[in-house]
Amino acid sequence: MSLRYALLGLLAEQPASGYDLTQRFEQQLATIWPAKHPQIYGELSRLADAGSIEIDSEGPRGRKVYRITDAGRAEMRRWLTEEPVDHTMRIEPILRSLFYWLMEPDDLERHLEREAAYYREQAEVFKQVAAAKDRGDYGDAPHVKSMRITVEAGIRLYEALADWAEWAETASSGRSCEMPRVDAGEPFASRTDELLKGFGTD
Amino acid sequence: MSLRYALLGLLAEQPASGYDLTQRFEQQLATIWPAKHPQIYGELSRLADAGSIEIDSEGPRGRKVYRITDAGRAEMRRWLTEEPVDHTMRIEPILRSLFYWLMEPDDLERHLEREAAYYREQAEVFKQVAAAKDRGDYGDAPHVKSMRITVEAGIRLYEALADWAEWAETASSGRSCEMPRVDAGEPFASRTDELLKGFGTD
DNA sequence: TTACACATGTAACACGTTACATGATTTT
DNA sequence: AAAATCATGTAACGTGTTACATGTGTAA
Repeated sequence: MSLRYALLGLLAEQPASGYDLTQRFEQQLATIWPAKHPQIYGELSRLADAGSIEIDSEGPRGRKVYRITDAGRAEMRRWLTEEPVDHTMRIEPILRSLFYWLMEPDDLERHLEREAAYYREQAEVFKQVAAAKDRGDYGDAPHVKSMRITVEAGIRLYEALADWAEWAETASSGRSCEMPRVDAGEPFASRTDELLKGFGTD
Repeated sequence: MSLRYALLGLLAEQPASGYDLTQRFEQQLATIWPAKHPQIYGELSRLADAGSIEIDSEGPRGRKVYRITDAGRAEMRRWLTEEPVDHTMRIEPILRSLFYWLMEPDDLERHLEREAAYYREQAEVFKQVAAAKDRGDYGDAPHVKSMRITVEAGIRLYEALADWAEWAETASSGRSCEMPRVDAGEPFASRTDELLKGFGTD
């Protein structure tokens, strides 16, 4: 369902064709919400059928530029304010870490080095974009400010993962176990018990 | 494809039934790799057909406990060392942030407060688990050490998101724009240009 | 004129969720 | 005796990817 609103939101900025939107997903949204052209074209048709968008103009090579309608803008605002946020995350590299114990130490070390490098590079890319925005390269339109916030999430997320991968390298290379202590604070009642149970060796 | 290996990896720890595995996904993997029972049962059948797992024992109420086979263990190691990591991330809350400019300031502030609280709570839960592990509550089996690394990722990820949401609150509440400067460092050649282009106002 | 980028779409498949369906054992 | 939990599965649907298919305009 999110792709639908992603398209609606992008079209709220300015009219665009399926091709334009595909480029934008590839170039700037690939890391937080990937989408390929077949899905985008399909969703655009459905949005047009629903009256949330309409054809703005047609160009050469069958190019169709869509524009958001008032109904579409209303639908987008409804989503933003009324639909509960979906916090689902599927992060394969973290899932993998659950099975590090099955890897040879050498393989694991190489793996973690590559992971750290990848995340660090991604963080750098986001930092570049942030710097460009802070320099004012893109003006100060409202949607540019939102993008700056999105980019900040990218920086922090990838930086956190890079740090984690580096930490994991030292944590798993040690003779047996030199995990840093985590300060515990007040115990949580409900979910923690379940989690603790779940995380046990049984 | 990842679910397949998640199941294989969990069965590498110890034999378990579809029901057991479903519990584990609900209780401890829900935040990093959610999976519901229909998918799990289906995948277990396929793994058994492929000879990666086999029935260890059958219990009351049709309970079927599976055990990993040597072929399954080999397949798991192949995945860990040879299959490229899938870095795809789909994080709806971050996608949403791209459209914050369409929200009323009051709605946005409430939204960000809730987001921050949610992430902070999740981070706390992971910290509790980490503390329990560091206390040695679960022993020091190899797979427990891996889990400790996984939990660390949870802590860092949710903490980063909580900090981000709090930062976004002040960043967007300001009269117009008081984004902190990001230090730029050396520019990246290839991907950054594309990204910068993509992130433009056009 | 040949190659490349533009531009859209369909079909088949893989992955994931929700709803439906069933029945056995244990606890209250 | 009723309710809760254990335990497995199917069917329909929604979402996302890959491969296939087609044709136009522009630049080398």
